[in-house]
Amino acid sequence: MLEEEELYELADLFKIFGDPTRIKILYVLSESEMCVCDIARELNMTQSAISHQLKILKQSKLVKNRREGKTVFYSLADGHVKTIMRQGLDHVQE
Amino acid sequence: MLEEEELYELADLFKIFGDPTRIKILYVLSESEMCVCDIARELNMTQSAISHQLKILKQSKLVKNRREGKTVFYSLADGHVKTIMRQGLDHVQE
DNA sequence: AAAAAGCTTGAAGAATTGTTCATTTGATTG
DNA sequence: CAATCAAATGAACAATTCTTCAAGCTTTTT
Repeated sequence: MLEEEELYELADLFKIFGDPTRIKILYVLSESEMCVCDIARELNMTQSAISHQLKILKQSKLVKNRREGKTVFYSLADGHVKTIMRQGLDHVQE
Repeated sequence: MLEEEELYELADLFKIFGDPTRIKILYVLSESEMCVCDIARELNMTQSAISHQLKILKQSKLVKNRREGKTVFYSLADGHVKTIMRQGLDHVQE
């Protein structure tokens, strides 16, 4: 039996995946590590908008980052992220 | 390579899972078929609130229903729903 | 050390969302 | 056929959320 608190955490997790910008970010990061400005270019959005979303993704431990000089590179935090997306796609694509 | 449209659908799907009330509904339905008033009682919410959310869940094809006299019974639409929740829980619980 | 490049942050406004309340529909029962 | 029970619906309001804009950090370059 599941604790109610866990269901709240579960909803919070899915909420993160439930935004087009964030899903697109996670998708491009699933193909390769990228810096903020490249993600922004790829998604055709402002650096600021991307940065805001990356912050949310990082707080949720879905992405991690490393700094190299002026640029900051982001990548997926672990394999779970890809798995969750794949599972969702199975439902969408059928 | 993924189409952009699919990513929007994916975000839309996860958005449905990203609400506490809806996740709780899906969870109780994963244990057994239930009528609206029982779900409302179980979650301690109004029948109306539950009904609104059930409508959304049905539009997204995550639940299905059948009528029996005055009462309407809801259940999960297919196995995918459970699988997606399970996958999310794996990430939350670690 | 000033300028520039890459990124982050906070505030603000528009848009979306979830619940409540009141009403309505549908099905049964007296 | 009126009353009742279960559920669905619409409007309205509060709350949350996402993007933009402007300003602020860091690090590098000149």
